[in-house]
Amino acid sequence: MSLNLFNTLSRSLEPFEPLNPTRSSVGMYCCGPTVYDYCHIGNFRTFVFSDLTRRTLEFRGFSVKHVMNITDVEDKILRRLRETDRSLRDFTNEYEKAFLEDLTELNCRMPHHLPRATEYMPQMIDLVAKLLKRGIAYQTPDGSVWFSISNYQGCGCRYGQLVKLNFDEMRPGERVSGDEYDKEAAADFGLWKARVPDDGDVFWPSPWGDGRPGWHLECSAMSTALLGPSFDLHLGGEDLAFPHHEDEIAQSEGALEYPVGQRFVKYWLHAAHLLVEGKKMSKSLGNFFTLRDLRSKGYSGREIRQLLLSAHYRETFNFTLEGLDGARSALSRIDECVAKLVGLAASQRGSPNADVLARFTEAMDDDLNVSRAWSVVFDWVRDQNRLLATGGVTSMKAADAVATWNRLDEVLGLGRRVEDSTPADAVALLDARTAAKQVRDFAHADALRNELKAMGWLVEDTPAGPKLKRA
RNA sequence: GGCGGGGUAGCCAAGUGGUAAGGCACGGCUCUGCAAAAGCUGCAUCGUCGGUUCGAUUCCGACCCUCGCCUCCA
Repeated sequence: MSLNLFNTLSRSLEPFEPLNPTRSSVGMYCCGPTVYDYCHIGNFRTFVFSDLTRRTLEFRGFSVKHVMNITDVEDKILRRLRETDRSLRDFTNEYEKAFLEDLTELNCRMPHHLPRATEYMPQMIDLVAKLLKRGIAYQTPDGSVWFSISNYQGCGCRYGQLVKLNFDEMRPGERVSGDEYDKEAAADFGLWKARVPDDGDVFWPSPWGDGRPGWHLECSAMSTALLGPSFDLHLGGEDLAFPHHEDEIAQSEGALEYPVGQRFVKYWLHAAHLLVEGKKMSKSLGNFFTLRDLRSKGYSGREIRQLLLSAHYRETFNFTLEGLDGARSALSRIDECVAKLVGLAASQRGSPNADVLARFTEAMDDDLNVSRAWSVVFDWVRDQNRLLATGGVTSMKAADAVATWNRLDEVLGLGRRVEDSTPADAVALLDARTAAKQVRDFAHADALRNELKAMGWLVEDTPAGPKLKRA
């Protein structure tokens, strides 16, 4: 059994066979954020999906080189920048830093490279030069450079690999402003945007005059710079398939002149969008959540991660606060179980249960079928709880179970619940309650328990004695 | 208008040509001084209508509803 992934290029499930058959290095590129604001929960669905893909590959024994770009020059950034007196770098740094903090909060493994668009100008300019040289790009009088789709097709290349396109049937959206520039065809896209007064001091010199790169260009330049002209996986949200990824293919395959049979990217993976309360997220509907918004409501990164991982990545995900509460309960069930096992295992080291791992692996092999994987996890939790309830767990068995969980968690990335240290006054109240219980003064014991509850601590009487738990 | 996803219990969500995983919520029971945690247990015929079949939620057709993309967008 091998890992099967749904490749947007073929619109079908394909066994994952890396370009480098030794498995020693799998190249994976994921489109990262445009750093002009805090990322929202929808963005993080895609990033958590990328993390899940990477973790699954690593779990399967592949060595992954993970690259995620940081778009730090782009229309939206410039628009925001104009409202401030800050420098581009100063402005984008703030949101880049916040983004990385959020990724960490969600327990995502940090990409090995986080290239910034502004640091790859020479590579982008080189790519444009190659396209101009091949006649696939053209310059307009204002100094902008455009990608010519018809010339690209004239070179025997195919435009429309990820999405079936029928330009005759396409209804140009209102966003195609005809007056924007004087490009030759509506579908042509910008490679280099000539400097305009609104750009302020955000511009770079180029053989075609001062300007800045078009949005798609950075991903072609940075991915091939860091992963080579061809690499294994390219991921992103489904909305990026067209035009962003399609244009990346066009730029790369147009400029790099691959030998027959070689391509820019072997597997394209796209995550479906997330809705909030059944509707597309929007600020006007008030259903727009950043990770920070949810954190301030008291939810932890791992609870949010648990929720984002509850559905298959190709299905539209409906995010609700009710669902988040459900994820919290589900995670707590796992946490309780793992904490008990860890306590019993003490410092013993065990080995994972092969059968559980096999069923879990089989589920993940099925195009990252997390829902199926969860059923394996929760069946395992129930089995462990059953054994725990009957006192049938020796420290050795507990150690094996902990090893099993640790292995599964390499993919899930939930980690362990952090046990807060209990303040001395809470411990004192707990001791007083225990004393009251011993003399069967339950009224007093319950009063003390309520007092603790008001302080945010729950009392749990266990066979090993009373314990305090964060409410 | 073109293209592409979905419709499975109160909610989330797998899945299969032979009467439907798992989680949350809810009810009952056990344990407990009472709780909590945990265990046991209860809770669905799979959008509608046809067709194929011994048998369909799963295949085919039609229809209804819903979401997304069509050059800002994870």
